[in-house]
Amino acid sequence: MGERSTQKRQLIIQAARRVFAEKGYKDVTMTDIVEACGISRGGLYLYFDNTGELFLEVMRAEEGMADDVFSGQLGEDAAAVDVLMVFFREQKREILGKKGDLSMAVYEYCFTAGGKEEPSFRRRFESAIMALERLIEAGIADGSFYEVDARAAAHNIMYALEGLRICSRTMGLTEVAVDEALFALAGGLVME
Amino acid sequence: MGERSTQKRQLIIQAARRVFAEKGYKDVTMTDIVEACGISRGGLYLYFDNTGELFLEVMRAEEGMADDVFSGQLGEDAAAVDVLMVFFREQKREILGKKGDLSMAVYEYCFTAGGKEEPSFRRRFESAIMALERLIEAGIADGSFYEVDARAAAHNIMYALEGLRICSRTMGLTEVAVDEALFALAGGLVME
Amino acid sequence: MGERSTQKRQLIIQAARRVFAEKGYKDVTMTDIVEACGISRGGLYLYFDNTGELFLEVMRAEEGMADDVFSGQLGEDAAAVDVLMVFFREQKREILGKKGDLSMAVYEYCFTAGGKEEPSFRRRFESAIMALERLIEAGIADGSFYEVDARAAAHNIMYALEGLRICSRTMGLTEVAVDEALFALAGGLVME
Amino acid sequence: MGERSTQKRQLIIQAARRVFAEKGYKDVTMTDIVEACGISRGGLYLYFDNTGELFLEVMRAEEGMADDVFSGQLGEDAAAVDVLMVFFREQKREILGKKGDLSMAVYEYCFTAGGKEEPSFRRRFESAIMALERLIEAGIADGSFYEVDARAAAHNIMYALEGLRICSRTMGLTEVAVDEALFALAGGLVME
DNA sequence: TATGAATGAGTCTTCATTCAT
DNA sequence: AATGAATGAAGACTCATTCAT
Repeated sequence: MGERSTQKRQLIIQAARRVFAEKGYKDVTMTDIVEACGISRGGLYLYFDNTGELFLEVMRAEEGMADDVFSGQLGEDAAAVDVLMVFFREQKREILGKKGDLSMAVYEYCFTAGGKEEPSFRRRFESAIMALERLIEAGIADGSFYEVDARAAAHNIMYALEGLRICSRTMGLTEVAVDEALFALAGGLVME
Repeated sequence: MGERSTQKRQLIIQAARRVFAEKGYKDVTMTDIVEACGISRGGLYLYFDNTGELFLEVMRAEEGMADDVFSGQLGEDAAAVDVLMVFFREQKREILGKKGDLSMAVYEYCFTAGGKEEPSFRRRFESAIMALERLIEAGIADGSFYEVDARAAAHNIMYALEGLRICSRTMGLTEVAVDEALFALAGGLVME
Repeated sequence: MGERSTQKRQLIIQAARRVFAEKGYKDVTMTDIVEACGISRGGLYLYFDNTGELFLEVMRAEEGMADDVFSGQLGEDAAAVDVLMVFFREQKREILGKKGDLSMAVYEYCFTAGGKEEPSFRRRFESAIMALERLIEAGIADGSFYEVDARAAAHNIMYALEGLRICSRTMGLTEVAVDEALFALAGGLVME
Repeated sequence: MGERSTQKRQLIIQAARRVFAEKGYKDVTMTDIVEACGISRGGLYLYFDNTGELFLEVMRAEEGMADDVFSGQLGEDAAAVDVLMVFFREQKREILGKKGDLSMAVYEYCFTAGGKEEPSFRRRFESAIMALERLIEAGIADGSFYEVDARAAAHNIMYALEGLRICSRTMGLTEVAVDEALFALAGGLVME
């Protein structure tokens, strides 16, 4: 009773997630969503007015899940090197993974929505940069990283990762190529 | 006769380029192209069957023009540092520039085409990497660059540039942010 | 039990009246009514099956209220001239008034219902004519009106008023224009 | 070549006229028009964007036909009485005629369009009033009409006719009733 | 009785694509 | 070769109406 509507909302959002992951953003029609969640046309409109709204909701749901990239997976007192490695491993998976990943849709959405929408993507990106920066500082402090400019290094890494992601999507990258790139990034930080 | 048709072909391609630069890829309709080149509907179909074909042709034409990023602008014997600076300046313009640039359209095309994509984008990217690698080697040879792994550095720079491009398009980057990123990239190579 | 349902019925009818007065007839949806009376969708259907039925009910309720145009406002023994003036003043208000008046809705309903229409509109119109006719006869009898054909005069006045009403709605009439028309109508009856 | 498009335009307008005459204004859908003129959906949109535009066009075509109510049918030097009679006969036909008449649609259109559109209906009405006024003056001049206030009389007649028209549409009027009303209107002007 | 979520038919609108000229 | 009118399929959106609770 309110529960049910929330339940169905979630069901729709999950179905939509699948569709966006498969078709990107622009190509997705309300009909696609309708078919994906086995609901009636009017039924869908009861919850969401257009694909943009739905996409935002999908992203919001996403945010709730994979928010803290750096915490959770490792204890507070884990070595900076280890945290970095875990982070890179995760990134590699994302960069190479074709299915079940929304990055293409996100890019398309941003192209389309043209600025007037939620700065949440930017926020996410910036908070990742800051977390990475703190990690690098920690690494420097405990002597395991070179004494680089933490801020610049964090930015460089994030841009390169973004570049890898898009290159992987647009022209395909082999696992080896990604490994090499990540290895080089790590090599710029970690001693030995 | 064959001449005239070639002429018209070129005219269409140029008009299409303008349209793609302005609207990206997916939003472009045959009607847009028709209007942009003042040709008849049926006339356009005589030359191209759909926007995808047209886009590929636009890209092919592009290739012919701006292929050699590193030559042409500077003499063969220019200092590596100078060539690098010119390259970065050009990249900065592209990264920040909204109008008259096809990168969004390229991304969109790749997202959409999914799989059957022309290897031309990849070829372009790889040839740029190789040129950059040779440049770095030259810089190392003449003592103006640090003794880095040229191949890895070239890859890293290209990925970061791609990342900057997409970040600029999707969430907006200030000129300062781009400058800082480029400065950091240059700082990793150039001595002093 | 039966009481409560009657109460709710009235509540719905009143809310519907407001909606019809504001939006006319055709544009009104069941949803509009639902929203206007804060009842549930299904609840409304328990009482009325469609907007047509509701509109008829609204009209029936109306009939009960403003039926006797000529009585009530003035005592039985009021002078014919005075009654006529009061009637005209009221008509003027209605003709010019945009809000809170159902005439547009009535017209629309009649246009739409096409054929199966309730005879209630006609009854109302005819009873008004007859009342007006009696009034004119009274005026003639007491010497304040010219000796016209009362029946014909009553008809003419009612038709002209109807014409004024529709002209006001469809092309807008100034207050002056209405005044002139009413003055001319009165001038055809009242001596002096 | 341009001729043909004009031809088809006319064909559509005529089909639309039939539809509006039958269904009024609001109920008419683009699909109705499409079916009425045996054209494709997209084909119709090539010429008209919505029913409102079409309706205006229908009205414009109408205007071209029955413009001058008072001339054409009678010579310049016809007696005022005769002209009036011809006018009334024509009005009677219109008032009683159900089919093939656009007045209901016009009313509906005006209700809906709410002022922002063409004042052409008003213009038509006012020019009719003026023509009638001149006719009355002519009748007075040649001694066949009573010495009434021509302007007021013309207005009264036009309002009454409009009232008759709407009454006929909304509650049905017998031919006798219309005859009586017109006879009364004429009686107020014509001597004997 | 009463609720409001769910349905699906109907309308609008846009485009890629064809075809007679 | 070239034209542009015509087509129809596809997607968006709204509402009257039903139905399980």
